[in-house]
Parts: sequence; C-alpha cells; structure tokens
Amino acid sequence: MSDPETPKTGSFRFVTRGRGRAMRINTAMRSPYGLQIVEDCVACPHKESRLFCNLPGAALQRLSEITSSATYPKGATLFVEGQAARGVFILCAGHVKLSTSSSDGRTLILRISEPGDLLGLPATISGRAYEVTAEVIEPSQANFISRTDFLNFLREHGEAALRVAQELSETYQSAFAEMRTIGLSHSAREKLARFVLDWSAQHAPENGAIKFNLTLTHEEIAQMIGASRETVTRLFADFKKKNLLQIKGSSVTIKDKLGIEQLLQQS
Amino acid sequence: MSDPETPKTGSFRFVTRGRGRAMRINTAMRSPYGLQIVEDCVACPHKESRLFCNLPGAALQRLSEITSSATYPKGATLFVEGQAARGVFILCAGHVKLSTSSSDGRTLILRISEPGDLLGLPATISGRAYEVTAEVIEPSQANFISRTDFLNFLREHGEAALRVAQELSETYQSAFAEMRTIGLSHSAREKLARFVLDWSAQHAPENGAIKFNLTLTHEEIAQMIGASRETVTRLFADFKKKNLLQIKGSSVTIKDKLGIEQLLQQS
DNA sequence: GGTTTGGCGTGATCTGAATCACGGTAAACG
DNA sequence: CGTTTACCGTGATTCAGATCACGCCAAACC
Repeated sequence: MSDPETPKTGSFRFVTRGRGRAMRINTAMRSPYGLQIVEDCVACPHKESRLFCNLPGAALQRLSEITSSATYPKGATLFVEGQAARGVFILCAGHVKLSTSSSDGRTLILRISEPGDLLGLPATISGRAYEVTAEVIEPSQANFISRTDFLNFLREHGEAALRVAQELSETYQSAFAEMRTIGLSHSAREKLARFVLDWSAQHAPENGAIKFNLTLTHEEIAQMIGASRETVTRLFADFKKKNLLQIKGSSVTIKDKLGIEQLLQQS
Repeated sequence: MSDPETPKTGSFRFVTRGRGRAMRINTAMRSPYGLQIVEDCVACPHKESRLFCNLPGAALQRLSEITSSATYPKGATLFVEGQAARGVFILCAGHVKLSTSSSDGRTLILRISEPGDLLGLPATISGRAYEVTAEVIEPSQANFISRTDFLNFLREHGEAALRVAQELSETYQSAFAEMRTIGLSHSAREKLARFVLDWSAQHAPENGAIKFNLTLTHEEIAQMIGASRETVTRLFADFKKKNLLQIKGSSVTIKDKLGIEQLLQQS
C-alpha cells in the first residue's frame, strides 16, 4: 500500500486517503489560500480526461486504493534531483516548478507544472533517480502513488500502461521543445521572444485576448531561457519601448504579436 | 499490417519481412559494407534484452508479423522532423543521427543512436509529428512497425506497453542530460569537456582503457554541444596542448581524465 | 513606523566565442 | 590523374551578454 508522502520542507496536512473507497465526483471547496481543494483527488478532472478516465471500474477502484493525497505550502519540495525515485505525484491544484541545478549554483528551470501533470513519472518508471527538483511555488494539492504500487498497477492494467506511455511521450516532446529554444537560438532576445509567445499561447485566457498573467520573477524567467537576470530586465524594457508588449504588475499584454514573431526568424 | 518503409533519400533493399514467421535465433552474416546483417531482425539481441524479451510466445509471434526490415545506405533519412508519425524504427545495426534544425539552417544534434534504440517512439505513441530528423550516418539496418500496428500490439499486450514506457523514460532522461549540458554550462570549453567524458564513458572499449573512436566531424560535435565549428577545433587543439587528451585520426585517448573533469567544476 | 528583504532598473566593464576569411591537406570522384 | 569536395587549422575582428556594482521601490515583518 502507499505510504503517505512526507514533504521535505514546510508543513503539510492530509486531505483524504482514498483507501478502499469508490471514486466520487469531486466536491470542491475553498481552502484558506483560495486553493481549490479537491475531495478524493484521484478524480480530479484535469489530466483524468486523458490519463485515467475510461479505465474499467476495477482499475479505478484499485487506483484510488493506492493513492494518497496531501496539500503542500509554498516552498515545499516534492522531491529533489538525484534522490531515488519514491513514486509519482499527480498535481491536482497549484503550480510546481521543475528545475535542475549545477554544482556551482546555476539553475535551469525546465517547466512550471500545471494541475493534471504527473511529476516524477520518468524516474518512477525507469527506476533511476529523479532528474529534476520539484518545488511548490504556490499552495498546491497533489496525489501520490508509490513506485511499487504504481508499477504493480501498470502491470495489472495494460490499458493504463499505454496511457502512461502517451503521457511520457508528451512530456518528452515538450521538454524537447524547450531544448530547441535553448539550443537553437543564438540571441537571448530570440529566446525571450519565444518564451513570451509560448507562455501566451498556453496561459492566455480563452477569450483569445493576448493578455496573460506572468507570476514569475525576472530571475526565474532568466533561468528558463538560460540567460542572466539583468538581460531579461533589459530585454523586457526594450520590448516595451518598441511597443511589442505592455506590462502592468504581473499582467502582460501582447501589443504586436507579429513583431515578436519576427524576432524568432533572424537576428 | 505493416507497409515496408520507403526511405526518402538514397537507395535501399529489403532483407526480410517477418510475416507470419516464428522468431528465430539470428543468423548473422557480413554485408559488403562490413555491416552485420541480422536475419529476421526482430530477434536482434541488443535492445531485446530489455525491451521485448521475456514476452509470451504469442506476443513475439505477433510482433514478428507486424515487423518489416530494411537496410539503408549512408545519407538516407528514416524520417524528418515535422512529418506525421508513421511508425517506429528499431535500429538493428549501424548508427543514426537524430537532429533538429531551425529555419535559419542552424542544427542541433540530439543523439547518435546505437543498435537497439527505438527511433520515433515518442511521436509514434503520442501521434504528433516526429520531433527530430533521423539520418543514417553509416549503412544501417532497421525494423519498422507502423503506428497502427504498434498501438494495437501495445493495447493487446500490456506487458509490452510497460516496457515501452520504460524505454521512453530512459530516452527522456538521456535527452534531459543533454539539455543540462547545454543549458547549465557557461563556457564552450566546459561543454566540450562534458561531451568528451560522456562519449568516453559510453563508447570506450570495455577493457577500461580510456580510448575510443570518434567518427564525428568537428562540425557535428559543435552541433551537439551548441557551439561553432571553429571553437571546437580550437578547444581540441587547446586540450591537446595541455596534454588532456591525444587524437590520432578518429581515435581519441584521454591522457588526463582528472584534468578534464576539473573543467566541469568551474570556469 | 522603522527596517529588512526581495525584486526591478541601469550604467560601466570585460571577455568568450561567433563570424569572417583565409590556406592547407587528403580523400573522393570523374 | 587532375580536380573537386569535405574537413581541419588559425588569425583578425567584433559584439552580445555576463558580471559587478549600484540605487530604488514596495511589500513583509518586528
């Protein structure tokens, strides 16, 4: 069975333990943080749609038995790079930063995970150490399934194994896209432009307005595109001066998408 | 059933089509190229050990039915980046370069695939386009399984799906290591040092002597570490001058492994 | 309400490595 | 067997961006 996970830093509290309980439709409520707490989070709707829904009832039953759920405060780490893989986390609410760092303190942020993402999946499947560090950047809720439980589950339910393979493929491809950005573009200007466009495509409110929230610090953006904090600041200033975009607090508005796209082509 | 694959460039010839034939132990022979041609390559020993061996007989039977095999000359491309995924290739003999390039002609080499590798797996599983271009850099032999056949096979044989997930995890983690090298190191010197060490670890003959063959051009090495051809040349010259390594033709000998490792730490 | 802390803005400086522009060599090719 | 092609080696030049070193502001914290 699954041991509930102990966050390495910060406090936490358990919400549910889906043990021998049939899946229910979420009864959502509000936490003090404004975080959406999902009762019996195995059923959280996000990834389920493409990952574990449509599984036969017995499989879902089993899944809920091996799943434990917890909330984590800002700053908690789900796991750290180099640590032996304990299992997989399913992010239900909040955001988690996936990063890796070199011995000299330099950090590369791979991705900001969204609700529905599976964290630590490659390490859990392959049995190697976690390849990244997962740090909670805003109060979050996540399910945990231990490695042995998860592998047994996959062995018993081939259908789920295929889903997992699909998930892995997509993780791979998105990581690969990141790699392209960093590896194939010369200028930091180009990388930042690419970053802004990616971010707007993924995080824009669905009304289509090219406006979105960017809660990352310049430092963090720098670590995502492989540049220094100062150049990010300078480039943003430059983009503003050239009327490519507008920034108010954490809200970013794209003023001239075409102009930004042209930065990708040459220079 | 599987359509045999048509290489997009260069000539090719078929070797076998494992159609309704039980798996046999390889009867290897020599091709004009000196390439080891593996009769009924489904049984090729490399990856099998960790991928498809130990599957029940029926699964192996089915696998051989949907697999077709072909040889490819140097310069042939198995698939190109952006192309809809047709299926997966199992490299049996030879080497294949996986690369991606930007619109302005810049190229990033992700990996040189070895016999036993599965090529195009993430794209085939996820259904998106191939994310890289696979170019044959020396006469090679590969099996092909079409996407629909492969997915059906995985649906029927959950055990195999789990193996595939493991394979994907390892692919991901090795790509991730590559990403770290490129993203986390400042100097080209550091990246080249890392490249040399990686390469020696993976490609050194097993006697432990720190000597290996490096058939890549400086240009290609540059594309692997994200640098220019000239700096690779200059750095190699520098490494030689500092007695860190020795180069004779395509043979590289590490003279001072410690010295090279120290380049990773700082600078 | 003072003070500490974390993030942003900007100048000055300096250097690693890209780029350009060659020449040399050796294998491939007709 | 000349010639073309592919790679390697090296100098000269240039510049993007890292780094250092500040000051500023606002929120968080006693």
